[in-house]
Amino acid sequence: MHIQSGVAIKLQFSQLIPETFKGAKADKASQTAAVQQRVRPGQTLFAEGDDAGAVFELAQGIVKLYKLLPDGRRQITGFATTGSLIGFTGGDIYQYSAEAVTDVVASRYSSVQFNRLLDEAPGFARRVLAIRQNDFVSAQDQMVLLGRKTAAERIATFLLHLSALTGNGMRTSGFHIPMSRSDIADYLGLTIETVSRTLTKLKRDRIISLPEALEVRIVNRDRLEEIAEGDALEAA
Amino acid sequence: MHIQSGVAIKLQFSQLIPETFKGAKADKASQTAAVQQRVRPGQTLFAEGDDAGAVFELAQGIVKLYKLLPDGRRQITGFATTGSLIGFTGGDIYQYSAEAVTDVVASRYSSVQFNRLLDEAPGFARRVLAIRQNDFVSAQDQMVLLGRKTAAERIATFLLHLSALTGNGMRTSGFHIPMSRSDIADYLGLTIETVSRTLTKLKRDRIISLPEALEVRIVNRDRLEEIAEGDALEAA
DNA sequence: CGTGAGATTGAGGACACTCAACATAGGTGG
DNA sequence: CCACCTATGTTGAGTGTCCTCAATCTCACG
Repeated sequence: MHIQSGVAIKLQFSQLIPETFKGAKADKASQTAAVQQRVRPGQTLFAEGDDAGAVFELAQGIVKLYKLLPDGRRQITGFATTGSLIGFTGGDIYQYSAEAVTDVVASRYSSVQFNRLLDEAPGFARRVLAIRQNDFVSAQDQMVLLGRKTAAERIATFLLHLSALTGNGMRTSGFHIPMSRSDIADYLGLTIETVSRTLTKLKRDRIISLPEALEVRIVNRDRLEEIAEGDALEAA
Repeated sequence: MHIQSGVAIKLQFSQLIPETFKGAKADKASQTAAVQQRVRPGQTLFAEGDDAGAVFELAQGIVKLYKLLPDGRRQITGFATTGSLIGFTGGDIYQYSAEAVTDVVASRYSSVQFNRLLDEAPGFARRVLAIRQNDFVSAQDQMVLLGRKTAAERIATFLLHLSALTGNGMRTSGFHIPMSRSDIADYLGLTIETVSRTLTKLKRDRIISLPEALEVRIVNRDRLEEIAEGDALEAA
């Protein structure tokens, strides 16, 4: 059901908080240890503009991160998956909103505590930096997609990423799309109609099949990769 | 001439490398200290795919960071200014290309040395993390721009950013645009024609004036800010 | 079996792109 | 010193991709 059953794209680490700190403080006040938290689909972890009181490390599930324009236009800047760190900001206000897409399990750290760890725990900042560096690289790829790719290229790129995420990298088996057309559209800078139409076209061309709306099977992976990289999808 | 004469958007710090390390090693082999390097406009600091041998800290000038698609389409993912850290990658290959826009002065660190500092110098990773966090926030804003803003909104946003960069935040005085229409277009996900036309329209509407191609004066800042945030620019 | 949210499909339109001509400015060489 | 040349930028005409508006379909759920 969840897409992170297999390989995680983000950095893998069994625990973000150093053992030494985790144990030491937990004895004393149990508030230093992270609190495990469950979040239902559609629920908000935090909203842009709120006081940034907590940082979350995703243990399970998918969270969409997005920003809104005053008139309601939305851009999803990324989907956080297992291992992702969300809610960490340089300042004291969240820069974006975070809402669960699937059932989510997350470790919640207070921002104060998190920042203390950054300053004091050896190697901690280094590990968080590695995560952010990865996020930054993903963000750059997404900028290329949003600024320069066609609708078909965006969809193809997205499907391949999803496929990699589910761990079906080499096989052609199908997988579940965990988010709605609306989420896909706002992530790829398109409308839901264009997303739907483009998927239909890929299906007509036998590049993918769609057993149902949220189920995809990549039939011709090579072709899909060509399209993702800029080989035009014929009008037909 | 250069736009970073005033306030830098990025984190301000007089030196990235800790004094202790700087001095200590420099005595021994002078290769630990950063090498100051000058780069002429149009020259490349490094290219996507190259072995990531060095990390640069910009001391002066502007550098464009970009990625290319196989067919030549280009997306400029950001402009690095004074204080920016470029060329730092998690892996061993540059993820994007970097080319000087203006005359540039940069401190060059070997990647090996830089990574050693990250692991060993106290507080160093913490400071680099702060920089990357800032870059990440900027990247998210740019995703909103690329995915959801109209041409006029993109140009307005860009001009305001440039204005802030030159330190003319409150005054309405003019400033120099350091990059070409082509760079602007590839940064904003537009074509040079659309950039040109949109600037002309802002000029006709008395929101800006253009004494010459690379010189702008913001005449009606309030209106420009409205447009940047989504208030439509009328057709005629 | 009715309802409603999400997805698909269709028709028409708009915004930004493409192709092309022209303008401007800086630099070079006769 | 001026004519020429090339870069870069502007403007125009026409087009196309994706958007908007709207109807229909699907499916889960009560």
